[in-house]
Amino acid sequence: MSAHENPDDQPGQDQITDQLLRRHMGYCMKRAYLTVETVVTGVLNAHDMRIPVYSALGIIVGNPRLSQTALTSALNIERSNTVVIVDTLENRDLIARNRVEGDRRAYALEATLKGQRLFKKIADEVAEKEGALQAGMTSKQRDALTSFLAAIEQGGTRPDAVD
Amino acid sequence: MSAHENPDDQPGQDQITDQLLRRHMGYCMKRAYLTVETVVTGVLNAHDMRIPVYSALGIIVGNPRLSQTALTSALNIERSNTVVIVDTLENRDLIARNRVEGDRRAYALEATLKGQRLFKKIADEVAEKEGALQAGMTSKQRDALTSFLAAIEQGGTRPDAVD
DNA sequence: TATTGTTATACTCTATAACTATA
DNA sequence: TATAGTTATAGAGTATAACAATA
Repeated sequence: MSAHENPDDQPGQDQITDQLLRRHMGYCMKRAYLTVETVVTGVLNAHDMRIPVYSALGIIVGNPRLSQTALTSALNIERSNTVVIVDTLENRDLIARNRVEGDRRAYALEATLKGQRLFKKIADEVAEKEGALQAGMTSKQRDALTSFLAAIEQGGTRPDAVD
Repeated sequence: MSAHENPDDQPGQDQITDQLLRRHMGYCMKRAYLTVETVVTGVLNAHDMRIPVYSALGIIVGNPRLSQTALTSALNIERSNTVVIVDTLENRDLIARNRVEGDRRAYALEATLKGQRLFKKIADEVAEKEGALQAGMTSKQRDALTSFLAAIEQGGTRPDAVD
């Protein structure tokens, strides 16, 4: 074991800085998201659920009888991946692939009662954990953050002014 | 081709809503990040560069002579992945693996002049594109967003109040 | 001919385990 | 024995291409 002569307790290397990258919104956002993701994944793991599957369930619960193609575009993924996700949900009896009358190609996806209940339960747990991450923010600041994120997602539209 | 009887121009399915998921900060943040990532990736592709490699370059430029282990912890990834990323940078002569006197196990990573210049060039381009995504926000709102993201990354500390 | 769903496959990012050479 | 770096491998998430059934 070697030098430790710096005043602060950093082993080996003096303070590392990422100030050059902090200039980038994407970098800051990814780091923040990583913290949120860790918390959310912890909740989902307890229900043997992963983020894409949970998201799909949420879309289906909120949009009864939508097709896999519609789900695909809502999730911004590819049809082929949607198939696997819907398989997962169907195998757990959280949703049903109902047939559409008038178009035998398509499914009308519908959450089962079990699926609706599980989604609500998880959503409440996630909301609680995410709330803790925002504990230092005021209600107005939380609304502002939501507004900023929505504006950026849309590619730079003016955010709804909150204050 | 079938029904199109709804007033709005949505094919097949009426308006799809993700309001149940919009409640989650993580969902909103991931969607916003996806927009930013697309823009950033577009810039990086033009330089045959990907996000993790670019991030590593930024850390090395800002922290001359740091070790791969230090880089690993700065990027929050694993040592094994750092090796491949550093290989990529070294093969393009953007950084050098210098030897450390006194510890023949470790490297002192250092950006070459070429690496420093490329990083600065890309950083400016990224900043410009990201700026466009924030075009609808005031300067104070941008600062507030940065502050909120930093607070969340840290797990819910109070953000530096900006207004 | 176009669309819905499907399968197989590949690529990126990240994580784990076992190894080497030094300390 | 612990640490720095390395290799091989595996997993999750996402993307592309080709296909069958139906429109």
